[in-house]
Amino acid sequence: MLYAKLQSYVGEEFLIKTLPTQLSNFPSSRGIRVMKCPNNPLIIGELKLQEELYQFSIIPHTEIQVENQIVTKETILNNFSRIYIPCKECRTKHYYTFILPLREPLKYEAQRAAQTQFNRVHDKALYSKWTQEEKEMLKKLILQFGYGRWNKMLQLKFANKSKQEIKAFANSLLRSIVELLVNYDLGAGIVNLIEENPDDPYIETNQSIIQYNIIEDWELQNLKQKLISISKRILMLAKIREFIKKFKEHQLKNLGIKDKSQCKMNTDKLVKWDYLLGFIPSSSFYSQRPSIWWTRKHDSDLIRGVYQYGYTNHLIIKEATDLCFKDLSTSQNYQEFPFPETLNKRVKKLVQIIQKFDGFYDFDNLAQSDDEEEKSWSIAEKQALFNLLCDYGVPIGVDGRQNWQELKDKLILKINKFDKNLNQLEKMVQTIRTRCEQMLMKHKEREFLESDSSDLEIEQPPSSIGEIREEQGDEFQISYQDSQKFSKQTNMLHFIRKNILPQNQALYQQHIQQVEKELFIDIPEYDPKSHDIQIITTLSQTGFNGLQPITLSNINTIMPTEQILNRIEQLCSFFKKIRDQTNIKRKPELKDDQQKKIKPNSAGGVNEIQLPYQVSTSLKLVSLGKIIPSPAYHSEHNLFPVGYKSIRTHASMFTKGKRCQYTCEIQEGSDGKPLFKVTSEEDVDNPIIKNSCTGCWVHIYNKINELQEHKKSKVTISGTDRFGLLEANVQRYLEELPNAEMCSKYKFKYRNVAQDF
DNA sequence: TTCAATTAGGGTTCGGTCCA
DNA sequence: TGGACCGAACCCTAATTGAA
Repeated sequence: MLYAKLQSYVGEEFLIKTLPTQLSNFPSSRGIRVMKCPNNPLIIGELKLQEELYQFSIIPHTEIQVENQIVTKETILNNFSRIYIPCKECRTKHYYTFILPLREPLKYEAQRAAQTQFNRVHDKALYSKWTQEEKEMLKKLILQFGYGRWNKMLQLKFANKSKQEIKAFANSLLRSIVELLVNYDLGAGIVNLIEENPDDPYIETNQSIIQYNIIEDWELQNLKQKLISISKRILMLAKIREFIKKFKEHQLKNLGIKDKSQCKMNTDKLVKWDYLLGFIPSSSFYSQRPSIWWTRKHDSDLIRGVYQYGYTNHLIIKEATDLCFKDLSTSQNYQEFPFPETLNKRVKKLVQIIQKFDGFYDFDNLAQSDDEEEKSWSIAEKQALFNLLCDYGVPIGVDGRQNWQELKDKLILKINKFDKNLNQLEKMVQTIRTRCEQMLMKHKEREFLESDSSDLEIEQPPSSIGEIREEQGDEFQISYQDSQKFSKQTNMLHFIRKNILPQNQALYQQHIQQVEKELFIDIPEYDPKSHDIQIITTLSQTGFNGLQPITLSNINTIMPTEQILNRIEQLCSFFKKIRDQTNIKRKPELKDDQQKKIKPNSAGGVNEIQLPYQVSTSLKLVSLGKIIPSPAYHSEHNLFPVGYKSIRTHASMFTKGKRCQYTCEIQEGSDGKPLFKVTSEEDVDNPIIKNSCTGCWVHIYNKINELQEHKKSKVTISGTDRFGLLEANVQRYLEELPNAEMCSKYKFKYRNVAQDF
């Protein structure tokens, strides 16, 4: 099966699927829908494939022209051929470009060919054995565990089935998905997953079943819109399966076990899962962590959890005894379990990271933690940062995000020459956090082993708990006690700032009566309503080290530091419990109704583009200009037509926070090179004229940067992007301009120019 | 060799759509 | 109505290319 795509010049797309692969099988009755015009119900064309050259010829039912020639049976359509379909009802011309599949569909095609070759026969006997419910269950399991987890499925739901029949039905499901998918790449990916032997039982797909007039099987018709995400998920789970499999094999090989069957023990217990993601550099994990305390250990347990307990089964993963998440709910460090959607996102992100290694996982090679980056920090700097974090935590800004600038400002007060940027700071904070987590984890493991060192031999020198030190060969060391303190205090501050103080202490106000009832304090006239907030706010502002005894408002009682800390700890664990119980959902952001998108004008062909043309919310194309076929007026990637004009809405150079319009123009320069001119609506008398588009915008960005409180040391910007020259639609139009084909350096993206000569 | 220009690609946010 | 998901848009940055 092949997919081809008809695309009009204004971006409408029509997908054609189910192209027959063999001419002899081409049924004369099966037409392919080419387009739909609002006045004319249908215009039908039939397409057939010429051998395997991916060239198509078209047999017209109506008068169809290609490149202004009437189509005959011999006409060969090439990539980007222009098809003209006249419509008697409409006055507008319909132009379509025929875009052939870009990738070689090797394996995909081979699969289909193999099916025909094996001449598979629908196993009616087996087919009737399965109920509709069982098929639905299989679908669910595949979406949770992925294709190929037959043992898991046998164990969970299909004790009375055989692996082979499960596989046969799973194959049928996957094939059905592919039949309905319009996305070629996804379809190919799914087909490549299918494992099938010639003598396996075979169940027909949906489409064929419909022909036999049998009931609709997988109820995919109702899921059409979800098909893309379903197939993406199946592919993702397959990736995880492959990854875990390779890891297990590698681990067992190291243990000298070549064949699983040789070992009667449960091999899972021998695998050291901690090394699962060990080969990936820490820097890959930094962004988008689900929570402040999230570390590599959580990442690898998340992947393992998904494999073991299924995708989206977060509650089970959270409680699972063999994963590290169960510790979160029991420990008193105010750590919240992330929302399901955050975890799903993380899983996807991790698979993306794993995928980059393309199957070459160097499990032996443990990535150094932060390598060069960490070396650039002096020990004194790291120590200062560590102390600051223990004391003050990471501040939270008004927007609810971590405020790294504030942390940096505070750090500068402690270190004279501090030259790191915010990104480096954030990474180092995470490094320190990871190290502390590792230390706590090691400690816990050792405690566990000392109490239960019976059956497994562990080659680790005995040592007393208090003396565990970092073993990374670094002079900056964090002791177990420091790690404990760090973890407790930073988490506490984070919890207070994130959950108790924001939104006018909403969470606190909601439960004030419960606080009064349940939390006792040994101070007469202590009023939780005002005094609790007073001490919590003070701690958040001063940090732990600067905390002094507080004079409680209105009652003039001095509360000693120790008692303050006890009370705050009490409050935090109280609210931690409340939070866990209520599982507060995120509020949706307010929607801005005014921001309505202006869709590109979809009528007419390229020559009839209606200017001005709103390309995106912040860019309007006013004029395309004229191509000058001189090398100075184009590059490999861009065309710079003289007279090109666009209007970009962007931050003002003069007023902070305001946006204004900039007119971008390309003019003919005196020295045979183009001039780039940007005029701000706030200063029309002084346009910025440079000999590169980036030059103009660097000037503007510098001005804007000067207005900011926290200035960047250097601005970087893509001028072609700001001019709109990188926009796909704009490029498409520019490529169609007269003389464009004479720009020798330019590589065309949308138009097949070689054909023009 | 250095610095600026340019490009590709990643991260984040937001709107739209479907569905329970 | 909210959750889940996708994709467009926007912004930023690392890497590459090109010119001085």
